[in-house]
Amino acid sequence: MTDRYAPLKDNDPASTARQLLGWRLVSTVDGQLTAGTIVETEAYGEEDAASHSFRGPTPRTLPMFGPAGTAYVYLIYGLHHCFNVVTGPDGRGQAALIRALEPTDGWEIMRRRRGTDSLQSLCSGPAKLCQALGIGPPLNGHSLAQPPLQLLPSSSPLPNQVITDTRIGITKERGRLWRFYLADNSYVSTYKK
DNA sequence: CTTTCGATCCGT
DNA sequence: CGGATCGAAAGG
Repeated sequence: MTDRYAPLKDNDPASTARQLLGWRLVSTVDGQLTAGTIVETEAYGEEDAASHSFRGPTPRTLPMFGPAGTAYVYLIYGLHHCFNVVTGPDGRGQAALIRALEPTDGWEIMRRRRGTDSLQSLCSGPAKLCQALGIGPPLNGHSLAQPPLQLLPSSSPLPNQVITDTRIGITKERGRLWRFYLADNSYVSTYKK
């Protein structure tokens, strides 16, 4: 059988993060179906001082060094979680932070989990989408080819539909343009600089 | 061991 | 613009 995650095995973090735009993320956590289309990503790599994997594998970052299609979930600022899709060759510390989804299924569940009525704010941020899809520490290291959290491939977005920009919330490596999002999409985490 | 500081969100 | 809230990593 062919490897559905072959496109994610490229050793260039930026190209894999860009590829993920348009792919679908489907959660059946707690028996509740919630899903969305990836509309915003950021690339993180081994030779990248802004990346958790920069100083080599640690207990926390071990999943980043696993095979492409693995989930890397971590706690940020003591109260939120962020979700990454591990990319690149096995053994390489590479991943794509999923920053925003366009909600497609289970929006009532998402609204309840998020505690908001605004469709716009359900998944328009890395910690928001984790809360909306029920993604937490138990899914760290999980294979995204299996329930309860599955990553479904899609064709590449048209090049002129992808906006390239600087990554959000980091202080190091500001020179890298490793943030990617779909143009004309109202569910991206439109951040102020 | 102690201190520092974040790949964030929300209300002000 | 600041507070919440915790653990990984850096420093001594």
